[in-house]
Amino acid sequence: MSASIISIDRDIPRRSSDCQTLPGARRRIAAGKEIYAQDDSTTEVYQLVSGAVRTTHLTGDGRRQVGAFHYPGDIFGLEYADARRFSAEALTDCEIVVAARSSLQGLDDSVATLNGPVWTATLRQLEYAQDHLMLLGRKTACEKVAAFLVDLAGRLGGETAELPMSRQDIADYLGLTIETVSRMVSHLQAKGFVEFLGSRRFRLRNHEGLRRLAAA
Amino acid sequence: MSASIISIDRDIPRRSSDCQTLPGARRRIAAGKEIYAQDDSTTEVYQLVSGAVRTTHLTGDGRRQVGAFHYPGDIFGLEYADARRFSAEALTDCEIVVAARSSLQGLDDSVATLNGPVWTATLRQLEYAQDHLMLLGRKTACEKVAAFLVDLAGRLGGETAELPMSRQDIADYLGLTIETVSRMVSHLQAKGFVEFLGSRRFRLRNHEGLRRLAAA
DNA sequence: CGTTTCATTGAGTGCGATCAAGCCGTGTGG
DNA sequence: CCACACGGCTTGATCGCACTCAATGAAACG
Repeated sequence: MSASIISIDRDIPRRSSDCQTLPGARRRIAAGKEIYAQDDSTTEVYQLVSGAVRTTHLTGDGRRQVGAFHYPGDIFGLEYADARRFSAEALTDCEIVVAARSSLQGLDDSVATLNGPVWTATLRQLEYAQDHLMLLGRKTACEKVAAFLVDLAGRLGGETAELPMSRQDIADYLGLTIETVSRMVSHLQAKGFVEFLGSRRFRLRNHEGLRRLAAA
Repeated sequence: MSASIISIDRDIPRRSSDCQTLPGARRRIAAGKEIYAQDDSTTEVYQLVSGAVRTTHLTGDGRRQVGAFHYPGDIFGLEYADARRFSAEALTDCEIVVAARSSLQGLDDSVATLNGPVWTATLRQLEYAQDHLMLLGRKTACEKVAAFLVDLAGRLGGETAELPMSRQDIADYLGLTIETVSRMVSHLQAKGFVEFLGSRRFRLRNHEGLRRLAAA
């Protein structure tokens, strides 16, 4: 019992929901059945009542990344974009509650103008983190660096951009070492995909080719 | 110009904010300065006006994972827990807006009881995804499997739990192959950390040791 | 011009992937 | 009841990508 004197955050199951169940229709799903598919519209949000659910993202070349496992109480299917980036499948026989996203979003926007952008920002960051899971889990070093450069160029201007961060920052973002980042940058430059002017400024030379590399 | 006939989602910079700026005090941060530290309280939320920001998580043994880079318009510092899991540093001289989280949370709870649990769920999933970034980017195969088992055991009961998913699912969740997952499970069992009864049911034998392995 | 810090490049190693058998629980038909 | 097949899991042997260690190069700064 002496160990329980120190209460440790992680020992508390963080996802068993302490909030009420969502209002909506109940539905039963058989084990192995799909709840929603990749590219489906994001008009519905779900809460798991019983069973277990897996969300997965499948790439064109067959690589798979499981986004999360969900257990009773979890709300899932929340996405910022209109199209689903992950599909959801029942691992066991499940009971779920289905709620229209519009019932949440509408209420959100109409009542609290302040809250709208905050929830939106949260959803975006979630989406961003989930994309990053795919990158960290299933992409090669070369693809990671390519994806990073494409993303950055897309944010900071069209064709030429300045890196505000060090190689160490990039490495720690992509789950690599600075040496590997440096090698991949050199490689991409040798292949004519990008052109670096100094170590912090670059220009995309083959945008489409890079995007294909990064896509995965 | 023919390439632009097909509009591709990724070409739209998804994070340059299309929403108004948050109400709050402006603050200037010099390049390299910390905006908030790991374990700080999550009482404030920020929006970046100009410059670039990096959020990082540092583990006890010095491993570092960059959670995200933020650019003008981005809202950051949103967290579910009371203590920050990531710190935020200015990469360049920055201008930020600081808003009290209570002003958002309070408004959220009082006006829309329905919206409260949904936003909370979104924040939790974000937190969960960010934890997973750390796992995918900076943990060894052994640590990944240990973390997975500890997490699952924490959710599905105290000492014994049933895995609802296959080895392939686990592998795709942890960014490994089924062979490596299997090897690590065997390894952890040989070392006396867990005991498997069949391939789907297990029991933690050294909870604290496993947690130390998984912690990173 | 020297010093410091950050980035690149090279050589060798090791962790996890790949390829390839076996193993085991389950279901099916003789 | 046993023979067989099938899918999921485990174990072994080998390979290769990214890491480590080490040296060099290139900016930034005093």
